[in-house]
Amino acid sequence: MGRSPCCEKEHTNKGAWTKEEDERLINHIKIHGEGCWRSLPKAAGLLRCGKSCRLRWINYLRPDLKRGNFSEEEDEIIINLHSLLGNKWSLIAARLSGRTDNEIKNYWNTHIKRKLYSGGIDPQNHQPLNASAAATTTPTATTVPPSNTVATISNKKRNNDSISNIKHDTSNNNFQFVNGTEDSNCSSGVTIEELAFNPHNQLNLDLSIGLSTNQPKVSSSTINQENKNKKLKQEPQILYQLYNGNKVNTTQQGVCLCYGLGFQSNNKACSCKAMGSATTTVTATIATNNDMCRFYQPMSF
DNA sequence: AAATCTATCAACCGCCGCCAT
DNA sequence: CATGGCGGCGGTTGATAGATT
Repeated sequence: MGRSPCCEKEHTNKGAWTKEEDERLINHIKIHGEGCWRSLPKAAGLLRCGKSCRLRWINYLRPDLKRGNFSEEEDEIIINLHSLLGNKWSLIAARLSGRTDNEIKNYWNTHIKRKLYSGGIDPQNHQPLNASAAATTTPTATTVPPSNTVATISNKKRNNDSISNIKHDTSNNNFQFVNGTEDSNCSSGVTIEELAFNPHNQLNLDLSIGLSTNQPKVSSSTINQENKNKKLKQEPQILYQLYNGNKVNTTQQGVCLCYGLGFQSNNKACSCKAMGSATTTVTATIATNNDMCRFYQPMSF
């Protein structure tokens, strides 16, 4: 035998809450605190389902809620956390004080999605729209894992244990990936906190093309897209890897296409080690900083 | 001024894991 | 151990306000 039902649905109100209902709910929680949503409606004199009371309190009546527009910094944090966690609104909300999962979800669907689209980014996978389209159509490319590897892993389970692979160090309030979730080929050892909460992080749409095997650490972020386009346009017959402005001919070797998605953090370099053989068609890996690294076989122009 | 369209967001719905019975 | 309710979550809906025609 299980429990008895939480409420008699035929005797409950639905729709918008009245001021009186709000006051009853607030007063009850002020006196008795949160908890036992099942018995709360009756105790508070409300003709509402316990679930409805909980939702009303959490999303609207809670005194610690932050009202008003989202700041630019909050935008960035949400985008960054979404790139790491996917549609885990409760987890994202837990890292934004005063914001609810519902609020963030709505804000994502109404504002941020559009913002990302207008910036040429697919909000689902945080990849450039062109790149994600090309990845599915390029005949030379084999199956490529999704860019949001962590989110994909997390979405296999729905509850909080979905981020059990993220270790929280309370001494410095940092979050770090633990066993298995950090890709063995591309690793930059960056933490979620570094990614999401560093105010200096900027939306990173950088694209670099070049060698990957045993290469020196390079920063792609110092080369802006305009300059890269310019260089590639001027010298289309040769693929160059760009090391802070210095170029290396890569046409005789494998090519690592690395594009950073999400936020830049301290100019993290691609450390892709996937390039074992130039005969490899495509090896796709992902770093924890959400940079995508893909290896393409040698091309001739 | 009225009709229509669009954007926003509060609230509902249904699912899932946990756990009381 | 099996059952089924609770709490929590993400997806979706629908009411409303504001913008546009």
